[in-house]
Amino acid sequence: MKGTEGDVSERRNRIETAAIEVFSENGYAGASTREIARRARVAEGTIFRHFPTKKSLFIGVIRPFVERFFAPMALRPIEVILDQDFDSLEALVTQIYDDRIGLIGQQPELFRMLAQELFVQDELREMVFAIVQERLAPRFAVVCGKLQARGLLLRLPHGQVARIIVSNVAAYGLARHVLMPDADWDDAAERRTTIALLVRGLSPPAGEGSPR
Amino acid sequence: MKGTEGDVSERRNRIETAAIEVFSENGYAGASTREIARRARVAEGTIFRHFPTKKSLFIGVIRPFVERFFAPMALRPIEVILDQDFDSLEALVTQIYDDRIGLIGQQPELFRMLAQELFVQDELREMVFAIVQERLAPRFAVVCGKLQARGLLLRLPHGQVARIIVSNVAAYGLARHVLMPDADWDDAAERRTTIALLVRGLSPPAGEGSPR
Amino acid sequence: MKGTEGDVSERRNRIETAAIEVFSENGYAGASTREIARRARVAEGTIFRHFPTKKSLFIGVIRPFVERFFAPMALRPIEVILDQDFDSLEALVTQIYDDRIGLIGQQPELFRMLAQELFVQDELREMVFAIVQERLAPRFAVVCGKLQARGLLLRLPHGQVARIIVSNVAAYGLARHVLMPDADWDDAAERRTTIALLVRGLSPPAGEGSPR
Amino acid sequence: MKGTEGDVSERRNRIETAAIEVFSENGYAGASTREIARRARVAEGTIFRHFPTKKSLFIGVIRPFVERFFAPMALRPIEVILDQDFDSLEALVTQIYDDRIGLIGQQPELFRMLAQELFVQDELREMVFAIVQERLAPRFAVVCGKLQARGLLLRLPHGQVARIIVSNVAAYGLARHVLMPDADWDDAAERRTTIALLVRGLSPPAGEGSPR
DNA sequence: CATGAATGAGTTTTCATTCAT
DNA sequence: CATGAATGAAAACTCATTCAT
Repeated sequence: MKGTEGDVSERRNRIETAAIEVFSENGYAGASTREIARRARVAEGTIFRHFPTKKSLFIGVIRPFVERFFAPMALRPIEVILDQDFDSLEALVTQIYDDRIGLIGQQPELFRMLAQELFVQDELREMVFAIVQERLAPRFAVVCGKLQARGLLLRLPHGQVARIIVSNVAAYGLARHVLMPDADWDDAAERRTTIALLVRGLSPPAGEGSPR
Repeated sequence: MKGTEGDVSERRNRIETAAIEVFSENGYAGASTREIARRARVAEGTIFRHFPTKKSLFIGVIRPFVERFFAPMALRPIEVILDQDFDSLEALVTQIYDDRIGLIGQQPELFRMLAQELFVQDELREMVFAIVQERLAPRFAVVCGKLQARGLLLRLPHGQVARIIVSNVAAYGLARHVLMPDADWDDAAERRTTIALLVRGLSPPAGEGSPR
Repeated sequence: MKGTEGDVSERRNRIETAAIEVFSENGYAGASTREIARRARVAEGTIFRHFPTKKSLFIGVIRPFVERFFAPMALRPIEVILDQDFDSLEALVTQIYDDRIGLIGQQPELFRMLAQELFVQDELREMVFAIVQERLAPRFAVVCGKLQARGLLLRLPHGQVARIIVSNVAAYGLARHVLMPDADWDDAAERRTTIALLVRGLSPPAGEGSPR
Repeated sequence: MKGTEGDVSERRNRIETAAIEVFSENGYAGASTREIARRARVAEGTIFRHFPTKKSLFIGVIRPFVERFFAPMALRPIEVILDQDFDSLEALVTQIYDDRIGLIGQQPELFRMLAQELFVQDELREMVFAIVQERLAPRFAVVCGKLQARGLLLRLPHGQVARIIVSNVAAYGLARHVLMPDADWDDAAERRTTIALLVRGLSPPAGEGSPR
């Protein structure tokens, strides 16, 4: 029993791993199921036993990544982030930075797939929007509100704050792991710089929105 | 018969315009030359009179955009930017912001194409790198150097400064013109926020690198 | 474990019933063993335990129908028909009509399968020919001969008589149960008309072939 | 110009001819576009340039046959049949018989295709029904009415009369050209028999509905 | 040069059949 | 015997590219 189940999962895993590779290298439309089958060392038909269509295979591998990236709801990390009391903007930004960059570093191919297809596939875009709005936005709003109330964050719309943080983190992730993975990177320095930029850029100017 | 040349250019233009549309909507691999021919109202074969392969058509339409975006060499705007004496970081950032966002707003389809394919096509990526390194980096280094010498810019590697500015501008361009073009946008407010973020984030803390 | 045999027959029956449905709806080539397995609520492999190939399954379900339709040899009904002394053409035609139409009405799907595939499958056609020639023709010839000797039936080749009767009955069966099963049908009137047509059409004109 | 057009039609014709052969031999679902291409001596892609789908190829070849068979509207033959004054049932039946059997004899493969697929393809069945109801039924009703008024035809519903005639003619066509084309056939004798059967079977019994 | 029919390799997907459990 | 995952050949269809006109 164990053996059988193990085998089943194993083939499925091989297909998913191969799919991530091939999609990441060639984009969705440029990837062929034949190549995926070859790399997974299974027959082409086997793919379609596990995933009824090529698109469902794509969604099947990218969805968990998107959920971890944008809404680690039930999973501890972000919940902890958002529920814990942040006593500084820096703590918030640092948490977000480390979590996202960690995820990207673990699975750069999936991040690459996401970046590529987000502009082409309406389905994927809607998936991301839905997850962000339902699961991320509300909790993020709470944290922003608290910081703003304490004068630690500019009074910008929360969506804009989120976009600014995400885009700076994502831009580094893209450059670091997708566009120029072979360059010499001083990760610690980059981290310091980006966090500092965001903290200084998003803090209210001294003497402006300060409480008291 | 005499007017043939005019017709030639016109046909070529129609093909290029149609190609931008179709590539932008479907990505390079997802676009078909047949569809491009249909929209350009030319025969399928005609495309291959003007561009020997599908890829050369893609490069043919995107290269001018990339050059304008990353290295407006012979074109005035950026040359002016870089050669003129900037007496403040804000002036620099503002110039870059307005030029890039202006370009993206004029041709969002080309920007979209660029964003999509940059991760998939090695050829395109190398083209961008080459242009950046040969034509943009040296001139940008000069400007950065001047500002740093005057204590108006953090002493970061110039590449990092460029990346930070570009990624913030590009992130807004993507959100504004590609991902959510139909949302309500307060362009002026976004501009102010982004420029302020970059200026504050990239200025040396008061009393640190200040001259004198 | 004891009741295994019962289960075996039951599984086999479910497979046959499902096969009849699916073959009838889609034709032989258009039917898939997967769909048959689904409707029979058995695993795909189970079908091939009972029938080595898809074709053998087809033959397995249609053969009994063909035998009942064209040569109810050991079965009483037609034997009775042919061996009993018919004292009129009408009695013969009525018997044939009622038996065939009854059979078709009971299992219209099998009749439909037969009608569809008779033109495509050489194997099936040969099966029907063999059954007709070996088991039906000789007995039918006896009955025809008797009626002709008594001047109650035109002196046509027996094959032609058979064909005429069968085709009129089959044509009604097709229209009634296959082509337009949902139309309003006056079965009794149709029966009267068809039988009358055949009787009048196949009887010798008065005063022609009459004996004496 | 002539040459080009000729070539175009020629390839299309070769495809249609090959399609009729292959569909007729294997049925719609059992026919492969690859085999059709092989027999037409064209590339497989060429088929899809002329007919966007396999089904449209099927419809493309069978529709003209169905129209000629069931509704030779604008074409003379049946119009003449129906509009001319038939002074006897025999004249009507003979005309129908000779026209239909002539058509079947000319293109037995198309007749075979029609017979096979009529039971499987809803689309085809609806096409036939539409043609019969719109173009055949009204004209046939006129002729039947005239004959009935003169006491030359049983007072049956016109649909039933049509079905009886058509099924007897079609049954002969199937046996003669589809099921047993290689048997010894005495076409003249068959013709006489079938027409006589229909005439005697459909005429009112002497002294019944006679107009005096 | 423009055309568009033709090509054939390539695509995703289906299917009857096999076989380890 | 039953199961259902695996197979790979074959299906319908697409596509960039060529070439005769």
